[in-house]
Amino acid sequence: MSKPTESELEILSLLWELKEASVRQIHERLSESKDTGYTTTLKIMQIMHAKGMVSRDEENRSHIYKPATNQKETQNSLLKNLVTTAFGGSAQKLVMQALGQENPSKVELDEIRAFLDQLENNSK
Amino acid sequence: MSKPTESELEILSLLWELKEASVRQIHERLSESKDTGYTTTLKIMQIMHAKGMVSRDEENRSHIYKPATNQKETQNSLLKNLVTTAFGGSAQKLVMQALGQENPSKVELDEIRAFLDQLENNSK
DNA sequence: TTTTTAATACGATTATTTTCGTAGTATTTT
DNA sequence: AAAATACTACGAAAATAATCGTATTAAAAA
Repeated sequence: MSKPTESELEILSLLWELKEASVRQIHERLSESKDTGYTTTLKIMQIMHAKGMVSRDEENRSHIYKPATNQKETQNSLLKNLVTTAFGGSAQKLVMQALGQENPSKVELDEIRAFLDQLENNSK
Repeated sequence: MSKPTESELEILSLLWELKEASVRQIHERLSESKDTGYTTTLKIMQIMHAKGMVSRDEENRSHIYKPATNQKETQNSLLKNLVTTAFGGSAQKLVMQALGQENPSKVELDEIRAFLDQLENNSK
């Protein structure tokens, strides 16, 4: 699947969160952070549908859209792209910087530690 | 500073790595992975210069370019953008997925652990 | 010194992405 | 039933990004 554009990604991300939604619902969420017209959102979602990036249920007049691209895969390819274009290929650098930027709670840190342990065991 | 485009980022990233470079040098590195014309690279670098994204030394006929945007800041804003648009705002999710995608060595894992410890101490 | 090579500048074209207006209909409200 | 409202479809314009060709000139090679 081709890389989503910036606008497509915003919508896709909302669909991942909501599982499914009408254009109206997406547009309302989008409007919170962005000043954009309804038909613009509609058009982008139609394009996404044409690309097979989302599926939709046309039963009712108001169509219901669902993500049709695998979330993890898409995220991975975006991450990979960022690692190569902005972090000189080092995922470790990206990880550390992402962590340093935030202010993770003890719980979050422990979760990450547990995850690291798990990674280490699995690779053995 | 405005977000670099995809092409600009590729070039910026090489400049971060090389500290400074001529158009020719950048173009040669770029050509390894991408089929693109010399004047295209030149043009993009000129645009970057016009935007203040890079500086250049015009002493000699072949100009020498340097990054003029802070690497960490730029990386941070790209990360932040990815976290919000593709990871529902959760940096932790991004981190875990970036880790899971790779196959980090024990040394790398330990470095990350040390980094986590350090984060925890600093926040106290 | 003449010729060839290598560099910049820059306009113009092409490709891609985003935005929006309008038409046509179905649905809901009055 | 008529009017107002809420959808979709879709073309086309506007905005942004990427590509490239040509002119000009400096430097290097012959």
